[in-house]
Amino acid sequence: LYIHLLSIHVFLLFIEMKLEEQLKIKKFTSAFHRAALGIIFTGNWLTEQTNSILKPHGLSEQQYNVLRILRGQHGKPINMLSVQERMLHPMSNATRLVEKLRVKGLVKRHICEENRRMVEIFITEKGMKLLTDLDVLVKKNESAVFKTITESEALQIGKILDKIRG
Amino acid sequence: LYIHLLSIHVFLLFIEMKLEEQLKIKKFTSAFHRAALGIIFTGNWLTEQTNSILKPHGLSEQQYNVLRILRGQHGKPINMLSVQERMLHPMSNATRLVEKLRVKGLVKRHICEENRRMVEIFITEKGMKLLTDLDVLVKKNESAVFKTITESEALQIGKILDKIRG
DNA sequence: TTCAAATCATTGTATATACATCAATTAAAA
DNA sequence: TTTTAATTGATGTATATACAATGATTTGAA
Repeated sequence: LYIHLLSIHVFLLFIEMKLEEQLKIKKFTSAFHRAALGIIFTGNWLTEQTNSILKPHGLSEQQYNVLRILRGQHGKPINMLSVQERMLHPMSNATRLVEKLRVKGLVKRHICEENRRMVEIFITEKGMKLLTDLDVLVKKNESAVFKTITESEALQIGKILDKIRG
Repeated sequence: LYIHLLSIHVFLLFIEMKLEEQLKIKKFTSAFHRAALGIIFTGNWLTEQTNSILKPHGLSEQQYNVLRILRGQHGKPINMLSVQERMLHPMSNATRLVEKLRVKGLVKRHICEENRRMVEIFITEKGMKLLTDLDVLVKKNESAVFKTITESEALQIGKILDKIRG
């Protein structure tokens, strides 16, 4: 889908809008622009919040992502390539991220004997414990968020975003 | 708004969902989760596209952002702090970004005489030309995007995202 | 079997980012 | 006035990211 250039466009219209607001000028030309800028801006906003919340726990968002991926394996091994495919930024370096988690004792890894090119990665008890602790914080804040929009609105957004991504 | 931890949560539920799909297990517990993950994922997806499209033109997304901010000034000067406030990643370094644009001849800067602490930044003709060229690409792709969702759907998303951000 | 290609992970490098600190200038207070 | 604080940018540094290149292993074809 050729949404990319438009996304830049609308986002930057939004940047410019901050000025426009000051000047009391309305420049938005379409509902679509508003929607696209909202998606990008809200997504970035959520991500920025993410980092500051994980930091006290010594995790980057990406490291947290990887831990969740590993937990989602329910004990089954997963290799670097599969981790990378499921990461937020697919171009990131799974090897180095996993190594950082290993140094913290949150994951363990060993070479797969059936195919020695692959590395099997697991979450440790310590990693599970950390995720469990974070889950508590998540649940705690979840209720606050649910108040901002209705279930019906959430459903609408989910469906429409699926359509956008095609 | 305390949406942040939830946002991580739902995004990672989404990551785990890839596995779940394979296992044919449905684990999503609420429409809100789906919506939040959709926002984050779609936003990241749009941003990733952005970078690859601007690269052939020698611009990063942030550099493009700054150029658009400058164009939005319509000739009025703007200083580093104001640029920084309007940037996508407010923690980024406006000084270094502007310097890169200056080296490319896309912007010019000089010390403000009324307040010598400030630097006044302007877009050059060359910068305007580049943005104009990019606008062509934007318009070209805009029509393709408009086909994926209806105006009504775009309106819905915009409104709901505003509610989420509060 | 042997060699070429494909797969999977690691390493190297340039740039980007987050964040802290420093320097210069201006504003405010003593 | 002199000193202190606040504002604005620039710089330093550690980490993160994008992306290319390399190394090791396996697969497949000649």
